[in-house]
Amino acid sequence: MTGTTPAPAATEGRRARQRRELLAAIEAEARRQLDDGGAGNVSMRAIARGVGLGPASLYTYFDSLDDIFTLLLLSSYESLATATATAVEAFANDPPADRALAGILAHRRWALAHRNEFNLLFTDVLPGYAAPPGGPTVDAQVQVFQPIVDALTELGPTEPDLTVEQASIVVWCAFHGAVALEVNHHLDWLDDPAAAHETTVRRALAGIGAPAPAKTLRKRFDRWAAKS
Amino acid sequence: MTGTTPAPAATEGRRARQRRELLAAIEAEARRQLDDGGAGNVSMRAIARGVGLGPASLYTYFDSLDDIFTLLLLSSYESLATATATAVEAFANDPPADRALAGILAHRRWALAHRNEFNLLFTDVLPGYAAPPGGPTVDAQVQVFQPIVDALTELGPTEPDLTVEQASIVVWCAFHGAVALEVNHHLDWLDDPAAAHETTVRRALAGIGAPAPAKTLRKRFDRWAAKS
DNA sequence: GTGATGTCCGAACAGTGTTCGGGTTTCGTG
DNA sequence: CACGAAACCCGAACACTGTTCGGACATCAC
Repeated sequence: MTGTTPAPAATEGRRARQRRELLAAIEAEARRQLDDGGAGNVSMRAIARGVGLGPASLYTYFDSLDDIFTLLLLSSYESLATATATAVEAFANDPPADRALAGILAHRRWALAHRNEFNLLFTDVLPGYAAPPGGPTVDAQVQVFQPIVDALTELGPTEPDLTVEQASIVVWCAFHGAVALEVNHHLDWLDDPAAAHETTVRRALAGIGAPAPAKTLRKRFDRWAAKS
Repeated sequence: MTGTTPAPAATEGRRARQRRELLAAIEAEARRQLDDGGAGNVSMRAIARGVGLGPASLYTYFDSLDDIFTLLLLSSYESLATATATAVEAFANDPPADRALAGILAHRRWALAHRNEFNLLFTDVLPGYAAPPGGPTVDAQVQVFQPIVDALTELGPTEPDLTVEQASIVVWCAFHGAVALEVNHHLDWLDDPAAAHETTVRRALAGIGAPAPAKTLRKRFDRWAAKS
């Protein structure tokens, strides 16, 4: 689940294996610090302590703390992307709108299980961080919602004056807003945040003229998610 | 526009005036650092330098950096609240749905003009920050959207199986998501982000069964906002 | 074997939040 | 007015941060 770890080569020297294992350990340690404490809690020296190195040694593997954040960014993107893609695939035999809802439910599930990663992905939490110019973080953003957009695309234009792109953005804004608010504890006063999320998404789908997904879909999704 | 500065008392000693002015200068300096560089850029020592004090002297006025963030939080809440309230009032003679849209447009306008404040308000960007327990930040959150919620309340239940609270949350999630994405540069690839925002909000209003606001409302809002 | 490369470390510089002790200025009150 | 209390300000210090530098050691390709 490290995401960017290359497959171990057939013939691997001692040095190469150590390097691969150490890179994985660094990423794991960085993610651990991100999970409890947020992006501001990730520190070069603490990572070095965590993996049993001196502070200077980390610069053998990463040029700066920003590089570590780039790694976390990429692997978080990939983690989220596989989460939604897996869910959409699991409901491959259901109508497009149902598949889209399944992906959106998976999106919420992932976000609540990875609150700090979610904020790292979608809001600028780092003071001077700039994504590497030709870097892969840009592509990653596009691909994260591809399964959901695909499902909406399959619906085709639902209303005359609404392109598929527009419809996708409307739905994206709705479920992103719902999840962003919940992740950051702005919906703690609700009795049933999951129901609020579902209502928001269903109304957004209704707002773009999409057919209503099956009423039992959330229950089916929860059962599917429980055993996976 | 400092927000929490008490009105100057009728009879004010020299000490009191200096304290008041210095508090305002501290807040202004802190906000300046927040505006360029985000929350991670706000630092005790830099503020002290900015107002011409030693680092230790700041602790005469604030117990910690968290206290300064609490001040920024409160005054940002108030700034946003007055922005939306003023807009809703400016369209007091229009139908409820139009007033709600006006407030939502003002919300976007404020967010784009205060990107880092927006993120400070709505996402957890501080490592260990916890709002003061009985503190006023909780009340502030509720009051920020009061004008918009009031307008939606005036509409009454638009659909049988949808309470006003549910409808408010649906709309809130939609426009919060749209603005949050745009503020954090996730919609930079769009030709017309403002149009996407309006589309998202209008579709959300349609999704809860609200009457469509006037098509000219955004143009009217822009004109009103330009001269205020 | 030998030279190049990769790895690791200790020390250092500049920056951060915060605390402490002491000196100075202002204020309320006797 | 005088005096004590309170407020204010500061320099130094501690522990932490990212990052760089110089040197020591191990591994690898040839």
